[in-house]
Order: sequence, then structure tokens, then C-alpha cells
Amino acid sequence: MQKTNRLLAIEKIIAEETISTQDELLRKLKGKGISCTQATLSRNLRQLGVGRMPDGEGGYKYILSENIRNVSASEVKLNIVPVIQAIVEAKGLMVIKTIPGNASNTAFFIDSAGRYEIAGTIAGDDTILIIPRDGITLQQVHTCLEIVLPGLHDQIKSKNHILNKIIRK
Amino acid sequence: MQKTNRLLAIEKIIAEETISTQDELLRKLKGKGISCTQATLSRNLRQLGVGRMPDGEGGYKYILSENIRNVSASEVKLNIVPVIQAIVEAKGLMVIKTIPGNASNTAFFIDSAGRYEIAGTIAGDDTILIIPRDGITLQQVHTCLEIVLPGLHDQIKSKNHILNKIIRK
DNA sequence: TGAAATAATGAATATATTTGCAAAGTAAAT
DNA sequence: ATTTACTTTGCAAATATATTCATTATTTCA
Repeated sequence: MQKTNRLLAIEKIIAEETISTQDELLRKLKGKGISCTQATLSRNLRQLGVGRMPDGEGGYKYILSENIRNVSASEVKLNIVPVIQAIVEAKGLMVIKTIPGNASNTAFFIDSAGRYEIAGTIAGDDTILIIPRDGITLQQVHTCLEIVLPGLHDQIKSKNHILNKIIRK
Repeated sequence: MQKTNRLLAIEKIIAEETISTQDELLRKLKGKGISCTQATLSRNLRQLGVGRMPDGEGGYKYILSENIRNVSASEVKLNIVPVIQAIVEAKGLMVIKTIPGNASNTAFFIDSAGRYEIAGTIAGDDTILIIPRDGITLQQVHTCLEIVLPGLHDQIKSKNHILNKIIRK
């Protein structure tokens, strides 16, 4: 899973730091023990949907496609703070607990992100089952969710411990 | 005002068409009687905040910075397509009809925007009552909602006429 | 108006990114 | 294990984009 790791690392770096050339990204990756050529990066960035925007200070920076909004008039966007209540791991799968009635919304949203880490999701009323692809660790799914829903883990951190006990009972 | 015209034309073209290289843009401009070199275009694009993203089909396209959003790490974002079904005016108030179970989500979101125009909201299961402040017209509330939920009115336009009849009956 | 300062531009060049192609790696099927 | 099909990768070359420098507008201000 050489490539998957690289893709995840690339996304993480671009989400966290300001990168302005592929060579710069190449060096950051090397610093994390991941090495490839700039040509490969170019291909990977395209696959990840990473683009490049002016940084407003005369330079450029790479940005994730998550940060692009589609101004297609057919979508309504909602920001809802405490939709996701808890995340639990079980049998190599991941269970997400939401507030009542919101599992399918949330699952739909996760599906829409089109992440390769996730083979599929099943949603009930307030519970979502996430099925990772073979070869994907739950840790990688966590990272993936954090990319799809930034701040997710911070948000549920406090509740998680308590709710785990309830859900697992 | 040679440059201003060019900048405006560039923005217009990029908003309306799919452009994948600066040379392509150069040709489009020439077609409109505006001519410059690629070097100038490069500088203009940076000034306008125009960036380049993968188009999802193996190519690239230029995009306006208007389409970039900033992810604050403390929010969870959901894209929900048809949450709001209809908007009806009555007695100087506004009634919003949502899909079942989503009134309170949506009302919470509207409240969170902290708009001056709105004195308060009351949500049932699939219906929200919006109470405008004294002196605020319903037209102003519409504008306000469009700001909070971009694309809202376009989305419900088709359904609105039919649903109005049902709700008002 | 007439310098002087500032901004805009093109031509050429430097830098950065993408791509064609062959080789190396992986997975699936026999 | 061996073949076959498919994916990933590096290298080198091709494109595309950004920048330097000299020159030409344009603005500012006395």
C-alpha cells in the first residue's frame, strides 16, 4: 500500500501546511520517509483533486478540493454542529453514532466525498456502519473522516469515552 | 482602462466556460478583441486570485477564488440536497417546510447565522416559523435567507407553486 | 505642463508541471 | 509457480506557467 500512504500523507501535509511547489511537497514527504519523483506527485495531486491558488501574497499554494464549493444552485448547505455523537470501532468496521434521524444524511455526505478508503456505508436512523476497503486500517479511515469532516474528532473527543460504554454495552 | 477591461473579461470567461490553459484563455480573449501575451495573463490571473483545479476528468480547469471556502476546524459540514421543500408567507411571517425531521436542524442553522432581520424561529418536525423583526419586510427576509442558504430559492422554485396550494388549503 | 515616480507590458528565459513510454511492480487466474 | 492483465513509477521530453529585464504607458505632484 505504498501509494495509499503517500496519498494520505500528501493530503495531510496540504491540509496543514502551505505548500507552493511540487518540489517543496517532495521534500516534506522525504522528511516523513516517503519518496517518489515529482512526476508521480503531479499525477497523485490530480487524482486527489488538489489544485493551486494564488496565496494573496504574490505566491501560490496548493489546496484540497474539499475547499472548493460548487455553486450549482441545486444544493443547500447546512452547518450542523453536533450531528455526529460518537465513533466506535468493531470487527474491523467503524460505527458512527449521530443524533436521531441524521444517520442517512451524514452517510450520504460521507459517500459523496468519494473516498477510496471507504468501500461503502449503511445507515439506519442514528447509526452508520462504515466498511473500509481491504487493506485499509481503521486509523486510515479516521484520517479520511477527519479530511471529510474537519474537526470531527476534536468535537466528539469529550463525549466519546462515555458514549462508547453506552453503545458497547 | 485597457487592463481593467481585460481583467473583467478574464473573470467572465472563467466563470462561464471551462478553461484549461492560459493559451486557451489567450485565444478566447483574442476572439473578443482583447489581446495580450501569456506573461500578462499569468500576472493577471494571480492578481484576480484565479487558480487551477483538476476537473475530475483527467484535465485541469481554472477557477475563481470566489469558489474557495475556508474550513474552520470546529464545524462539521453537511451537504443535504432537498432539505427545504417550500417557503410560504402568511400574516407577515414566513413558514418554511422541510423534509420530515429536519425542521429543527435547519432552524438551528438559520438561527446560528445571527441575522438581524430575524427575531426568532420556532421549529416543529418539518415546519419552521420565522418571525421577522418589526420593520423588516418579507422580501428582506427572503434576501437574508438567500444569504444564509445560497441557492435556496432556485432550488425550491419549481416545487413552490404546487406546495403553496397544498399548505395553504 | 513637465518631470519623476509607478504600473503595465512584451520578449526572452527560467522554472514548474504534465505526459509518453518503457520498465517494474501487483493482482488474478490457471 | 507461470502467464496474463493491470497499475504504478521513473526518466526524459514536451508543455505550461512564472519571472527577469528593458521599454512603454500612466499617474502624481509640483
